[in-house]
Amino acid sequence: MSATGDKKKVVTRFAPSPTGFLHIGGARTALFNWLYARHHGGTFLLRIEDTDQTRSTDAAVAAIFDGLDWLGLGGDEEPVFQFARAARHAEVARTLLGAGHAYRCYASPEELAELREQQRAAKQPMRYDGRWRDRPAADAPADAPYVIRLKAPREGETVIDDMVQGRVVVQNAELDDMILLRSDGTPTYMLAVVVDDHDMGVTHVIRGDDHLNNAFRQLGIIKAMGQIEGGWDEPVYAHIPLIHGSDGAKLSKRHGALGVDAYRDEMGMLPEAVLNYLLRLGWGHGDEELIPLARAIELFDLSGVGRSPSRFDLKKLENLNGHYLREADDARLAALVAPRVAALLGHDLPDSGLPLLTAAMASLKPRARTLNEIAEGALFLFKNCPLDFDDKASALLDDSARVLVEKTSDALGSVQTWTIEAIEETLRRVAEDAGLGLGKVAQPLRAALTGRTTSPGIFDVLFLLGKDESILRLTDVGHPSVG
RNA sequence: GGCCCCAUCGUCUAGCGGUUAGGACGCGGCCCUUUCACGGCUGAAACACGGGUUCGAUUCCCGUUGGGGUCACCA
Repeated sequence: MSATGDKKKVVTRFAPSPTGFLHIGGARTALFNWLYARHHGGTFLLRIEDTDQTRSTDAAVAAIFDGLDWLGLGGDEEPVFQFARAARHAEVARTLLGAGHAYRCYASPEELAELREQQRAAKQPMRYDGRWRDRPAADAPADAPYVIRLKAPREGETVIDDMVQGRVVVQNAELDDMILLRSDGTPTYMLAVVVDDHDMGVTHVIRGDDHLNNAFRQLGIIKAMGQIEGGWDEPVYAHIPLIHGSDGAKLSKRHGALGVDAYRDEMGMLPEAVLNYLLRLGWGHGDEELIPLARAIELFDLSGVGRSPSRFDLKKLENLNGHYLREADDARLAALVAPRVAALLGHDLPDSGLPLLTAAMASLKPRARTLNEIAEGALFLFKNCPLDFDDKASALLDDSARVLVEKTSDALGSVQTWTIEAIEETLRRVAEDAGLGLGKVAQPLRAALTGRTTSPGIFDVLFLLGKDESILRLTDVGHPSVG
C-alpha cells in the first residue's frame, strides 16, 4: 500500500490439491477467483498444492487443468507447483525458528495421539498442549526427530474482516501451536500456503469456508514474518460457503460432486451453462438469471455472495443448459453431438453425418436440455429400414394408418423439388382430400418415419431425411400387413 | 464435545424498518400447435421458534431449535 493510499493490483489464485478430479465446488471457487480478478483488471493464478506427495497424482493434475480449460478458467501465468518450492518453505520455517517465533517440538506422533485421546475422553478441546514450547534447548534429546511449530500468541484475539463472512473473531487461546515443518523437513500445508501466497503476491484469498478456521492460524505465520522482515501483508479473505447436495448433506458423488468432466462427457452440459449455474449458486444480482460470462465479469463482486450453504440442483442446471443449447452455434453442437449419436448407434456416422446434424440442429436443439437428449432426438436420421418402432408408434400404425401412409407416400413421390414448402403443401392436400386434420396425417407419418411418436415437426423430418429415404421408410410400412 | 459460520417458497435467490414479500428452477392449469419441445399467460408454494428494541419487524439485538464447517507430522 503506497502513501497515496491507492490499492494494489488484485491478484487472486485457485489452489487445488491434485488428489482427484476438479469437482464442482472447486470449479465454483476457481470461477469466483477468476471473475474477481477480471472484474478488477487483476491477475488470476493457479497453484497446485502437491506437498503431500503420497496423495498427489499426475493424472489428477491433468484432470484439473483439463476441467479448468474446458470452463475457460485458465491462469494468467504458468501454474506454480507447491512441492517444487519446499526449500523456500523450509527457509521461512528456519527464519521463524531463528527469530524465536517458532520452536522445535520432539513429541512423537504416538505421544500426540495419546494426548488427543486423553483430551477426547476428558471432553477437553483437542489441541497441542505446547509441551515443548518453552523448554530449554538442553532438554532436547540428541539426534531425535523433531518438528518445527509456530509459537502462536496465547493471549488476545485474532480478527478477520472477511469479505463474505464479515468480522470474525477468535480467541488466540483457541489456537494451538501448529506444525510448520514436519520431522522429515517437508513443509505443512499451513506454511506452504502462506509462503506461496506471499511470494506470488496474492492480494485476495477466495476459497471455501472450510478454510475459515485455517485463516486464523495462517495469519499467525504472516504476522510473525511481518515482524521479522516486514512486507508480509495480510491478504483480504473471502470464505465462500460450500455447496451441498440436494438433501442438504455435504456434497458427495451421490448428488453430483462429480468431476466437471462428468458434466461435460456423461451429462452433456455446455461449459457456459455450468458457469452460469455455478455463478448463481451462492451469488445473486437482483432478478438476473441468465448471465453470460461477459456480463458476469461486469457484475461480479464479493458483496453479492451469500453466507449460507446452497444445495446443488441438477434440474436448474439442465434448464440453463437448455437455454445455452438454443443459443449455441449449430455446427459446434453438431460436432459435440456426433460422437454421442455414434455411440448410441454402435457405429460411426457416414461422412454426411456432420452436415446432416448441423442442418437438423435448429429443429433438434429446442427439444433438448442436454447434448445427450439432442443425440437421442437425432437418432432417427441415421437409422435404416426396417425401423425399430416403440410401443406407441406401432400401436399407432394400425391398418387404416398404413393405408394413409401409403397414400401420403404416393403423393410425396410426385413432389418434384424437395422443399419444406412443397412438402407442407402436399401433406395439407392429402389431409384435406382425406377429410382429416393435419395432425391425423402427421402422427402415422411420424411413426413410420422415425419409429417414435415424438420428433421434430413432420415437414422438417421429411425434409431432413430427403425424398428417397422418406419414401423408402413410408413404403416399408405403407402396405397393411395381411393377417 | 470446544470453536466458528448459517437460517425467506421443495431448490437457487431479491429484500438491506413500513412491500399485495419479487424473480428463477421444479410442479399444476390455460394458450400456441402436426407430436414433443420452445414460447406466452396463469395458479399453488416461504420469512424456523421465543423474547426484546421500535409507532412499526422478514429486516436490528439476545436466546432456542435446526443445519453446516473445523479441530492431523491431509490439504
